[in-house]
Amino acid sequence: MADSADTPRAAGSPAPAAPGGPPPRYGTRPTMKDVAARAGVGLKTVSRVVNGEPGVTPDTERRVQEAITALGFRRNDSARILRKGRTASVGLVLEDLADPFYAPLNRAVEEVARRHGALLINGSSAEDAERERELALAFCARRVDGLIVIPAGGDHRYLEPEIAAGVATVFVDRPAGLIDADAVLSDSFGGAREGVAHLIAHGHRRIGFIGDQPRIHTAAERLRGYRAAMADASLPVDESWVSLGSTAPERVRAEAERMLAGPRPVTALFTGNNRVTVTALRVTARLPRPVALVGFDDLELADLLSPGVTVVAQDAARLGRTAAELLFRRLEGAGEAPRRVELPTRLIVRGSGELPPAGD
Amino acid sequence: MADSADTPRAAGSPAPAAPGGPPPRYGTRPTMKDVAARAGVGLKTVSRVVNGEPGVTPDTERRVQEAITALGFRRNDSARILRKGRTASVGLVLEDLADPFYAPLNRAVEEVARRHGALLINGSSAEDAERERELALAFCARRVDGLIVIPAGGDHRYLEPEIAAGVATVFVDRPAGLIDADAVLSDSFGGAREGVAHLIAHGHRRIGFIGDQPRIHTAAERLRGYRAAMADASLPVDESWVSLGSTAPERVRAEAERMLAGPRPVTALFTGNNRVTVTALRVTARLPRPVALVGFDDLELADLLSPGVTVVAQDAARLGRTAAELLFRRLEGAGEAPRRVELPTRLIVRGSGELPPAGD
DNA sequence: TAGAGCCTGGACAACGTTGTCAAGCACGGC
DNA sequence: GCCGTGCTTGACAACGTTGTCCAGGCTCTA
Repeated sequence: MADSADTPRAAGSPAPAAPGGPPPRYGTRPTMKDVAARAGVGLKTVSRVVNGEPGVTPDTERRVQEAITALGFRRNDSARILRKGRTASVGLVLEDLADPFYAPLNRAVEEVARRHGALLINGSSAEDAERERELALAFCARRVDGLIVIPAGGDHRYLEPEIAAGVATVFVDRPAGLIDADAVLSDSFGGAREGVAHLIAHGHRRIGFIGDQPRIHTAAERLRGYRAAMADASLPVDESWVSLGSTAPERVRAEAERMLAGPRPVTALFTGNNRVTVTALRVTARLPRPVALVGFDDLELADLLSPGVTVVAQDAARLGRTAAELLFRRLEGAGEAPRRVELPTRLIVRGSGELPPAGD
Repeated sequence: MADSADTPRAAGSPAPAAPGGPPPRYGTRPTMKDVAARAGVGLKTVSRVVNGEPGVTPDTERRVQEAITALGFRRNDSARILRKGRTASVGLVLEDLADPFYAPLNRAVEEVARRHGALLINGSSAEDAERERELALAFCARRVDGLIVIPAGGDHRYLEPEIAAGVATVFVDRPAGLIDADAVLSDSFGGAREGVAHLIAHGHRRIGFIGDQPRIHTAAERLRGYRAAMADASLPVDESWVSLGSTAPERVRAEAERMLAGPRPVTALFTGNNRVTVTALRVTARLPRPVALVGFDDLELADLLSPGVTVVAQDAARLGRTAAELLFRRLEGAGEAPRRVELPTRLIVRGSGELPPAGD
């Protein structure tokens, strides 16, 4: 009846007054009901076709498919999610989407999610605990199946109800604060210790350490690695050689210049992450003679500088991949106790770490 | 009432019968109904509290809040979205989340979305048209309010029903194929022309061009810019100096080596994007004498190489910001015809582009 | 003191989908 | 000729939220 198949697209029936009073609907799109009406079949049959369920005759299926294309129908996944419970999506809270260190991690997580048929929602905390919280909880409200978090804050008890409710949660790069949860980390302590030991092996005694804010776990661990390496070699540490704080270029620049000046300057620098390393390199490049430097995190083009930059590299993609795989294993029901996975770092020798002490 | 608020967390509280009687539901999350029962109020009142709507006495509000915390309730946004029609989320399809060029773009989009209270869903097309399509349509099924796409494919007619249904759509970095839609681009043609002219001004006559696949709009435009600059100076172009194709290091390396060898090698290279530039730099770094080079896209550390790398820089963050702002303007109802915004590029002179021709 | 108005709270019907269940039908075996 | 069997199909009730609308109870005024 009146199924004249010439309605060009007209998704929503214009009938304005339903008894319950429809709320103002913005993009009215065709629904399965519209498709069913047009194809002259039942609602459930459309659902079956859309989901590739068996039990539909080729002829019926064709009619439905035609109606779908004609109307430009696309299944509303919000409704589907509501009905099914699972969303096939994971949330990733990281520190800065634009940071070259986190970008490959992001990509690796996406890749694993894709293999599992899940979409990725993400956001940057900008190293702000409150924003991390907002993001993570917003993702939970969207009912992500799982959550991967690079912690900015130090207290993750706010996630307890979510985890209890079944949101698989894995922390990456830094451990969770005040709750027991899965975590995938790099060996910051061991990596820094190895990097600093490398400088010591090349004759350095006065080594500066510039790192991120001390409340950040990796920064603290790397400093601990620095101290361990110095202690291993029985070298004293003058506290003026150690500087933790913001990685803003101005601060790093000032600290590097301070350490490299004066009557007894440091002869080498160990820099605590990629952002610090870049700024430190800009400082040392201006000096009359090169300064030995080892940085945590690899840098693109590090091999092309002269000397090449010796770094302690983490495998960011592997961090992400490992975390995501752990997450999906949890989702598939692995109910063991929370695990902490620690991935090794790798010292990449390129020249800057092998320079001898300058005027010593 | 036995509202003792001492239930530690217990999402599905095992206590079967509180006076209002929270239904003992296992494996599920508490809903507004549960909260209402526990607080001894109606469903809509809970909704009002959760959404900060007026018309609730402080006392009632407190009771509801207590129930919310006690049960660990979190609003189910899928249901909310289903009811309200708007999802407060935008989808971003880019080429590679891990590419240092796209990461800031991603971040900029996120930032604008955040300012508008929207979440960001994203994915990498890996330069594969089919995957771009899958992602974009999956986002549409999630009923994103808007879509930002860095096209991989050349035919976007598949998005027509979505756009007609009200999904605001903006293309970035490259224009849409076969449909009329908003696009935010960099001036690839002008940028390349300027970069190549710069080399010509420094005495080069034989200049190689290595770029991305010719089907990619930016690659084609940059090649066009190269040819225009050569034509402007009345210089002939030997087709062996031009190479478009995959940006895989092996190919780029081979092409660069080929162009720089032989009896009449090119004396300078213009590289079509950041990935090509990096590989080309690795090749030229091994040569006995430096080769003049200008690259499209800026690189981190480009200033620290010697010589510094002269580049034609695009402002990726600005691309993202502009696109996202345009998107939200559309969402707020700006119904003008699709626009094409073109952002200028900037030549950053650092040394590599000013080297004179070698053995000419 | 009664009537009018305001404020709070709750019942109910959507939103678009999927799971359950039963009806309708053709076919084949006894 | 009858009934069971297998298949396709559709009616209906959820899922958890929000918009509408109405019922009380309260205050304020005449």
